[in-house]
Amino acid sequence: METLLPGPGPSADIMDPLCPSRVVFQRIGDKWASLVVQVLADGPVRFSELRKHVHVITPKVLTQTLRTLERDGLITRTVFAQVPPRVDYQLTALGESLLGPLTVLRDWAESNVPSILDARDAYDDARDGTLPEG
Amino acid sequence: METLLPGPGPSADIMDPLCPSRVVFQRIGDKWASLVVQVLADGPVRFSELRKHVHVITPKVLTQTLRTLERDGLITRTVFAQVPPRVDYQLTALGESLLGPLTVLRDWAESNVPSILDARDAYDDARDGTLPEG
DNA sequence: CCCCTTAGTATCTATAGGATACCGATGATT
DNA sequence: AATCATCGGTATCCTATAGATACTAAGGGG
Repeated sequence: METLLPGPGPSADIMDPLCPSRVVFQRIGDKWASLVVQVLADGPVRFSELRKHVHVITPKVLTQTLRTLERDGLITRTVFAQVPPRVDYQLTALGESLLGPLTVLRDWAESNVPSILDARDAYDDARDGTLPEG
Repeated sequence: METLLPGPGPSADIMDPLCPSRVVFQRIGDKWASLVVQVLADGPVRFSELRKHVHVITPKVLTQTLRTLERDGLITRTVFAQVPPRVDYQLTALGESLLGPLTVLRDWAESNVPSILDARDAYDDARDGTLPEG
């Protein structure tokens, strides 16, 4: 039932609600965090630019997301002593290491959109009365 | 600023809130959906078993999650005419195709737990007054 | 003096998630 | 025969999170 790996993190178990790996896993799955990370893939981006690229996120939620990513060591926050203010957000090495896994997931999502939309149509049709069978 | 891939899904853009790929991507990132899919990796599982394996999910939320996965064509729901009732949930081919990407992410999460916990400690220390610098 | 910019906060509301209780059907138990 | 246990959910209530919107601070320029 369980696969014990000899390498790194053999005791980590996503299914255990007390295991930090679950928290980490769900952080990645956060509605906005993974999008923010991907926007930062090409280098530092400032707050206002993030708002434009990750539409349509509200400033409050973007701030929350960035704080959490910073706290988890995935991004850094650099404040420039300017007016108007400038704050750059940038991936750390840890954050960059997440890009690969995220890309795999993103590719899956984008290439399977048609299948999923078809399934939805079929599902909705089946409960709209115009069901082809039954 | 944007990378257009020649392969599958060149028009899908996760950053576009109107693009279905974003919805799909965020569905994967759902707090429970990805855990459920991984529990179903080894074959059909019934409702009560899912509740045990994906702890600690409430029945209402598990039902919602399963309905959504079913609607999106990732799992099937099989009702057996028994008492007490038995309902099996099982991955479709589409659902199985998601296991690979999810495993990549899970491995990343489980192997990077220490780094993230360290970052959190450092972050929290820095705002507890006992900051080592400044 | 007022307006422009940026990077957020403050406040309020809407929606989703979570805790708990309950239901329907039936076989086993008492 | 009445009761209990099982299973797959619903119904109800409450809270936590997300979202919408307005506002602030700190200057520079007109």
